[in-house]
Amino acid sequence: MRVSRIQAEQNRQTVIDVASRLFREHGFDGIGLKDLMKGAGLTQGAFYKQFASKEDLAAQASKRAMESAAHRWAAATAAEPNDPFGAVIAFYLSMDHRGERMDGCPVVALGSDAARQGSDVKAAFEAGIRKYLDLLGGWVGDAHGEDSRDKAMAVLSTMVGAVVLSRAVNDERLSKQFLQAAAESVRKASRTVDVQPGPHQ
Amino acid sequence: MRVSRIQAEQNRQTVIDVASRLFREHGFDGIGLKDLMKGAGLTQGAFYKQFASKEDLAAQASKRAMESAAHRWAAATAAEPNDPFGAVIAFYLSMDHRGERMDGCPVVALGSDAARQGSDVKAAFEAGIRKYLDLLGGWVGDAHGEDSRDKAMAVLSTMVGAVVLSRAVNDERLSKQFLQAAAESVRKASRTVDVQPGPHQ
DNA sequence: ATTATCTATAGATCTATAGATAATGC
DNA sequence: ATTATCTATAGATCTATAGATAATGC
Repeated sequence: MRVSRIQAEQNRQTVIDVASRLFREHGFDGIGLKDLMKGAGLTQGAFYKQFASKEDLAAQASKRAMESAAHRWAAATAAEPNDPFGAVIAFYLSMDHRGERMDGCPVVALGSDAARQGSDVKAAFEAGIRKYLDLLGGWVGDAHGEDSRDKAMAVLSTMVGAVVLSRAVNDERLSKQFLQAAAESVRKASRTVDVQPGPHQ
Repeated sequence: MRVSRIQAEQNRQTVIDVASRLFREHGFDGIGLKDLMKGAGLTQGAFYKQFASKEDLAAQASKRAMESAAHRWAAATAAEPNDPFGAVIAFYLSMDHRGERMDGCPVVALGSDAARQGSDVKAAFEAGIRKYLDLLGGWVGDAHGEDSRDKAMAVLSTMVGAVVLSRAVNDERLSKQFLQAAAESVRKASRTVDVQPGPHQ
């Protein structure tokens, strides 16, 4: 029954990978250790040799999920180096992304739940969110980049909110409108320098 | 043990009120029927005379939570009729709102979870979200109101996303920055008419 | 007579632990 | 000898149901 250290470490990695997806699909409280382990081809009894607790796995799975999301952003930009920002919002604010809850952005899938978790889970989210901001900051800044951080934060908020909202409603037309309106808005933000208040009436 | 019909109906309303808060605090899967009923001063056994299932209560509690949120928006605007939009974002994008998970916006507290629920829960969220959009549409539209719906959707996305993000991280400074950046961004959106692409370099 | 609520319980599931097993690693 | 995984289980909790109780409503 015992396996090699290498195999054991690989099993551990598989559990984290599987959990990063199943947590996104069902929520932290929506799936148990038995099913998480079964997803990795193991039984429940093996869990506590690998992880201190379910919350420990939640933290590591959150980290893995955010890393995987960053990797996806990188892949999108690599495919379209002339317009990295356009490439990211093209998939992030798409109906495809709305549909793939298991593989989509962890902030969208677990953001509401993360707020209730311990500081380890939040630290994983925070690190991933900072990575998002670093990337966005390089794309949406104006020439002298003064407020590019603020813009990046507003743009990320818009992106996350739009997909959350698009998943929370039944009407697919409304979902699509949220994604399109957000895409238009963040595209505008990315190329707009500060404007004076427009005519107010 | 039996109570009057009036009392029974009032008990039912209390359960829905309590559930609308406890679900927001713990998530749909994070609290059981026993504790939900206890919060209303009843025992678990009384539940199924009032509700068909836990999911039934989730749908009704979601509706109640969204109604309560709309009421809060109305209260904020009534207190400041000259700047209703400013009044709403002043509390929505505040650290206070970030902290009050039990009474805050249900889309923020349960948006990720709502995506996994049945269509009754989503219908409750959808109705509340449309109400949000109607209000915002009256505030952020440009003069002829052509794209005010799109703007309202982008603004709501930014608001929801910013509070989700502000709750998902440990660092309170980062939380505050998200809220401030979002506030600045939506204020700008509310008074900006469509601009030509600015000088891009 | 009806029924809202209670206590009690069924049956499933949850997290976590204990001890057995069989292969690894020294 | 060590240990990764297994089966089995403890103890708690979950949703849902059943039957008793006591007050309402006719």
